[in-house]
Amino acid sequence: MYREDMSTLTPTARVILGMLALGARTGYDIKRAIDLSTRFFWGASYGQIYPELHRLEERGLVQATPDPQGGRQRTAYALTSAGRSALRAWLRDDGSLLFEIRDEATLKLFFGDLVGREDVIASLRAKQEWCELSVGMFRDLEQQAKTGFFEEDQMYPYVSLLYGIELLEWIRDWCERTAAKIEAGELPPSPS
Amino acid sequence: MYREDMSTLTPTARVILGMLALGARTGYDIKRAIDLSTRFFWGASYGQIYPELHRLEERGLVQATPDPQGGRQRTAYALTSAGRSALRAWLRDDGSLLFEIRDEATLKLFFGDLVGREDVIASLRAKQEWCELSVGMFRDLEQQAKTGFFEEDQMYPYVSLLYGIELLEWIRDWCERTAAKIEAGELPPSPS
DNA sequence: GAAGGCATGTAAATCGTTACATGATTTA
DNA sequence: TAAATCATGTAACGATTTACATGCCTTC
Repeated sequence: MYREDMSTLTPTARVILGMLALGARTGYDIKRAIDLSTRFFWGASYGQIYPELHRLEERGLVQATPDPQGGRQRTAYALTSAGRSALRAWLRDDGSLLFEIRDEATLKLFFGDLVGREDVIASLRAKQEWCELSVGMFRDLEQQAKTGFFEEDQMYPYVSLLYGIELLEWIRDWCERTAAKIEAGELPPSPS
Repeated sequence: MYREDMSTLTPTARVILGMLALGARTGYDIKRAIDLSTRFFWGASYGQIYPELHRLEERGLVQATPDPQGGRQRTAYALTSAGRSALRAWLRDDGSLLFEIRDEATLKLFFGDLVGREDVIASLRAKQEWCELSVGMFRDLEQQAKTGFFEEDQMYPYVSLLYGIELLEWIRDWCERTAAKIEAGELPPSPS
């Protein structure tokens, strides 16, 4: 009693069709594009990409073409018109916008009363450093983007990259601020 | 070749043990506590909580006690000392901090070049409103927290609540800023 | 010729939600 | 007495990761 609606795209199908529309051709391409761009807010692994490509072909949303390179087998995929319209329908549908976070550091913060003050501070500092590292990686990507990684008519990947950078910087600063407050004994902020 | 390490806690086990430590007693309690607090960065459903409680009992990390209330069956759980130490070990372990986001709005933004400028703006406004609504819910929780929802020695749930509020406000403002920029034709920010 | 990247895939295990089912108690 | 809430659970499905397996091509 699911999947009766042929126009519904699974999570992985959404990013696959989008990447095909932006120029990716093979499953390998798609995986690489995801790892270089949407990974932090929409990931996918080979174990999902290849089976999903087959399912999308069965549904007529993509067309597979054998495209061997030398003796190395390869399959190229292209959006069909049905695929293109399913993609646009999803992009334009302002229905439910899935938003899920799994954030172990914040969970540990939540349970901070069960450990010592120093443990909480250590946890916050660890997350702060993690953000710092990630921001560095993003900034490298930004340089690549500036030097032509994306096509001229592809400005939004750059916009969402900036979003990721600024978001991580905000989180990093929050962790720093909060760790400093706890160290200074300024927390709790007297809720009552 | 998995789960050989008896001290490894599954994702749901982490929040279950923590909630038991903070005072929850039944599976129902745990679910309610999660929905009122960690839901946005660490959720769990009945379909995971009850089976996981059984597994934790088998592993000796919690102890189950039949605790009927009237003719209504109920099982109360308590941390064993092994459970308490597994929980503390996890809380203090500053190893890998899982951080995953599934953010459909940002994915749509990423593929913004495939649709019209107005569609992107609509998407950003939708997310902005969603943030606004969520902030409102969080603020209600904050009031409850101030009026004694959490115990005296439980200040960190309040701290992480403030984190959620401030984070959502930042995201909301970013969406607003960006939508305004696009509307004004100030994007792309000329990468070259 | 060894190492590493390209390319495709499967199997097993894990993780998670949703829908369903049951029945008691409390409250309006 | 009807509705809401308390309480526990299962089945089906869906989503996802990890580990494994294969083999070609390119580069050192």
